[in-house]
Amino acid sequence: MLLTMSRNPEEPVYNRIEEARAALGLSRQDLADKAGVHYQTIGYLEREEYSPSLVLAIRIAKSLNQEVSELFSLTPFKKGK
Amino acid sequence: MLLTMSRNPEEPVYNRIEEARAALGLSRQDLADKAGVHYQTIGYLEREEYSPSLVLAIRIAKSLNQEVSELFSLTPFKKGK
DNA sequence: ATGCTATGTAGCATTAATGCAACATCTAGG
DNA sequence: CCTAGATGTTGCATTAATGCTACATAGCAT
Repeated sequence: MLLTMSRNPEEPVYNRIEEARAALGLSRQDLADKAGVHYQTIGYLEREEYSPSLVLAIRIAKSLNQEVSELFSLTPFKKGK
Repeated sequence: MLLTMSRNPEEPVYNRIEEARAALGLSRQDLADKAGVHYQTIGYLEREEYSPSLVLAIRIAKSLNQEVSELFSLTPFKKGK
């Protein structure tokens, strides 16, 4: 079906995907491949245009060798970890 | 819009919501209230008919005083914690 | 300049997650 | 027995998450 769309949900989730990814020297495409998603999806998440499903969050955390709770939070992260 | 529907996704996530909830003596309605969702949603999750969003997973974990990783997993849990 | 890679933006299609209502069942109490 | 509470089931509406395509831009090579 067609239909309206999304982008910018009501419930944001803060994350440090970009920092963690950069720390490993991975491109979005690289991370997307490891996590098994489209590279645009990583972009949307980094820009916090929407929040991931739990499965995706777990896969991304695993791909970045981090705990889900270290990577995602309902409250903003402080600067520099 | 109307449209087909869901129930039974391709990517299951195992969880111990029911055990943790029972351990605290909460009904589904109680937990749903704490997490701010419909009580049926808790039922679907416990029966693993679908997997939660990350925000919901975090809220439920918090409501049950557990870590997300203690409550949800991509691989099945062993018996008795 | 040309080209390549990484990234941002904008649609649109599809499917999953969630809300909600109605009803069935089962069990514990009285 | 009757009732209430908790849970399971079905159906449908709405919205978010994801895939994908196409295009724009910026930086860094050569």
